[in-house]
Amino acid sequence: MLNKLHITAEDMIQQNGGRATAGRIGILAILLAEQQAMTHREIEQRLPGTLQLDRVTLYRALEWLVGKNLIHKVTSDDRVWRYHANREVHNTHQHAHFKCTCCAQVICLDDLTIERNWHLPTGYRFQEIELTVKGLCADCG
Amino acid sequence: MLNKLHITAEDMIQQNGGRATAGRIGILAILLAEQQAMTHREIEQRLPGTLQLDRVTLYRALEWLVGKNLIHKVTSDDRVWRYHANREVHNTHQHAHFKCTCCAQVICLDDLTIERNWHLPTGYRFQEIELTVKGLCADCG
DNA sequence: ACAATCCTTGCAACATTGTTGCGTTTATTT
DNA sequence: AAATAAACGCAACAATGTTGCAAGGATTGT
Repeated sequence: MLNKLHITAEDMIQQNGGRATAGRIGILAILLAEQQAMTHREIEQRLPGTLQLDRVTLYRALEWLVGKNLIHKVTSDDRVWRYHANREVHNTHQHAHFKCTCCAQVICLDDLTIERNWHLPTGYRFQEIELTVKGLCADCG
Repeated sequence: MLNKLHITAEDMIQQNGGRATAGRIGILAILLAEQQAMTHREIEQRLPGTLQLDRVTLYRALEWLVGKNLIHKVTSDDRVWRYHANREVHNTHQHAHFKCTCCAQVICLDDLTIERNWHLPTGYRFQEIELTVKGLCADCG
């Protein structure tokens, strides 16, 4: 299965006109295999022994994947970026996340839409929305 | 006006059974005088020359004020906490913020309520919601 | 008023997360 | 296979926040 994801990852990267390096493929395959949004550290720990990347390289590869819209970054209150693969083309401007206040896991809530029955102060312009629901996940609750 | 706020701040602190030190009063008065949520650095810069506090003392005083529910912390995507005075008793669990993507100012959107017509995955428990609307403020737009 | 106590402060050091500069290596193109 | 441009690894740096500890100041009890 991971092998299949490697091929998928490689395809995704090449379709975006980027170099399909072992690092990028490995990182994207890890993110594709994981439901949760992963931190830099979690990704690093899951890298196989045959693919040990430098911290900086990992940061740069993630940044590159974000730029190519293959993954997206999730803000959190613990000052740590989390990354999640963009499986289908989804509306990135209407995207909510759930964070467990106990174990800190983050998942995407794709079906949560936000109604815009409110308005900003005069002169303010809307760009995007960032919504995090906090609570306890199934394991911690 | 700042003098009046100092008295208000002192009252608020004493009502919570805490020591009304010059630092705490000054910090709370600054936050009461400001509409925007302020970073640690912004607060530090606004401290008068007669009240220069150590970085750590400022962090600890802010932490204390948060614990006493006199101010609240706002998460942001730039990994910096912002602090905002709790003027009235407002529902802290339904509290949205606006952040300007240009100048990084953060304000509270008190009138924005979030409808709960959605549900979490099975076994997940809701605790609170964190909503940040991003866009351009009146000055930058 | 004085001493005991407890909270607060300041300093130094540390921790975490992420970024930048630069020379070297690697993937892709020709 | 050689040339070229991109990606990598290392070291150093930057920003934000935290911890330990000794010194200072306020509060309480006598």
